[in-house]
Amino acid sequence: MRLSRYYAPTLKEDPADAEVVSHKLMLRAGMIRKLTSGIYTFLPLGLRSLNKAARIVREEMDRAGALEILMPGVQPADLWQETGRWEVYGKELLRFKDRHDRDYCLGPTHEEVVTDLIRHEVRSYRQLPLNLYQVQFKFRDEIRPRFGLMRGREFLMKDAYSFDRDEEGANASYKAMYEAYCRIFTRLGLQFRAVEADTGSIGGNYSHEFMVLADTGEDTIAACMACEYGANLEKAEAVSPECAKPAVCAAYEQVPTPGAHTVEEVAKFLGVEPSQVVKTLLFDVDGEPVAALVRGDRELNDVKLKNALNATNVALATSEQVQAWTKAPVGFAGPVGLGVKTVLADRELAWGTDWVVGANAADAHLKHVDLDRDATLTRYADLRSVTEGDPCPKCGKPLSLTKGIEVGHVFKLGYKYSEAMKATFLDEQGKDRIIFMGCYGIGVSRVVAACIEQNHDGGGIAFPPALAPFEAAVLCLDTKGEPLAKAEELYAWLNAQGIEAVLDDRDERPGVKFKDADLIGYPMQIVIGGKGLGRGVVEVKDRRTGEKAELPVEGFQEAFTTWRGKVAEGWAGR
RNA sequence: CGGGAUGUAGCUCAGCAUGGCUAGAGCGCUGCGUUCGGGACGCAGAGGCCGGAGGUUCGAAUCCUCUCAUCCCGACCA
Repeated sequence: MRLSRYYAPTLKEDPADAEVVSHKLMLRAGMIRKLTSGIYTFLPLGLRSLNKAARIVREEMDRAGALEILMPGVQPADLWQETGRWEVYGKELLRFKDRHDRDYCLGPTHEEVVTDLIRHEVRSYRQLPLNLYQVQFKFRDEIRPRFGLMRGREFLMKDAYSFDRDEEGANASYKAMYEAYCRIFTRLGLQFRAVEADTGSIGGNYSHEFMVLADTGEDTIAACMACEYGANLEKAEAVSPECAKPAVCAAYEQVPTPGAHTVEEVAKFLGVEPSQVVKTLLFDVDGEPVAALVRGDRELNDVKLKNALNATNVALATSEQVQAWTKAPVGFAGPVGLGVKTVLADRELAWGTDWVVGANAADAHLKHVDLDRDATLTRYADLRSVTEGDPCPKCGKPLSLTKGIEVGHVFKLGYKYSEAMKATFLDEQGKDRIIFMGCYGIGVSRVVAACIEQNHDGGGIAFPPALAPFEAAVLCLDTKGEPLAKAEELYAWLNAQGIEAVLDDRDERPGVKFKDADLIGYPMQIVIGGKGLGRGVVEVKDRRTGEKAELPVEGFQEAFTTWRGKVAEGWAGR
């Protein structure tokens, strides 16, 4: 591709409404343009990267035995009503009516559609297992789209769905996808980690997320430094060392704590450690009041609470609700004498006593509380988020917390959709059985953004060869005479080798070409100018390292091939 | 949905508290000339309903009200 005839509108300055690096750089490198909040147009360079990601995904999905299909973006409401998600999914589901006043939505995911397809098609166990996938734009009306492609409303996703006769078969399908994902993200040149995850609104009972490690990630993952254990913070099990509970605890007494609302204030006021205080958090869980207890220095994880109660909606109680339930202002809730039916306590609290808790009365707390003796607990459960250094649930060594970008998610769905939608088959005995499903997503457009988060420097993007819009750029510094002829020659040769390259033959000053090449991030730059040619050399630059080398004009092809191998090795060996 | 911020040239921004002649700069764009190995320089140009609507005023980019859009934080820690 000749840049003189290409459309790569680069920007010198950072766009005002971009915050994270990938967003800024994709805008600046002329890869994308915003249409409206969370919705972007892919320009030629951006599309090329996107397609490269999609191609690798397709290759590995095909290799794993999945079959590509393409489902509609618009979906009828009745399918969603069948599975109950029409009510459950909430505002993320963009709904609208057609001219006949029928309800539709823009597909945020395709479990319903694919299950509908399968229930009409699959009759016999002989047709299973089956794995269907598609690469398609999804629409989710995010509460707050942000960070460019990272959390857009419209985004390209690869979603696959497996259908098996039983859980054993599903396990094999799951494993095949898990392995395909590892290959995909490795080939994409991303540094990632597969972690155990919560299943969210997709449902199911077992899942892994594939996280690209990056500080700008929206998710926190807990990873063991010693073993393979890794989990999303929503899932990471908090292990409490089992120690003997101190037997003695004086009878509780109420003490005044005027104006002390927060744990810190209470602890300071009473002269105890925050870890000696019990936080009582009140929630509206599917319309019912629930109290959740964690140690004062801990973070309650609402996803864990939701899962512990097998609930759908968990919302922190409003201050009106708190006052109604505790008969006290906000800040003084406690488990003793609390008129709330469901009271869950974090497991850690079972191993301690002599707590400070809210008194359910204004400006007062209780000292010397033993939860088992003084409060009525529904049960203990794993409610708190793990913190840096907590013991790994697998091996007991310390966990470390890092940020990650979720780029892939594999779920073992089970019968959730197939049962609701009656997707069944006949087994060898002629018995009707429900199909066991799995689903597997990859955020293709997010992968591109995540890649940039991981691979950039002050000059711009440093694309790994697998995702770069072009692998090489021939920068022709002199657009006439011998340099141009040489540049044309090398460019033609690169193309003949199947190396995707651009020829910067624009009538621009050298500085502009250097800056643009760095910004767009072609892994290899080949610089051709009169000075080098005069000395019989062509300069090349490895974008990732910034290292330059001079290759002889005579024997360039061989020298280049060797150098290209080194560049590739550098990427692989990171 | 709550909080914060911002809407002025294609882009990045000044001007606005204290209303006043023809609304500015840099980059980009067009033309000419000089340059030509890390975002050149000079000269000459084009380009604005100051987000939109209403209001106050002799007069509004500037003040008031409403509205729309975009971005950021939050929407669990009592």
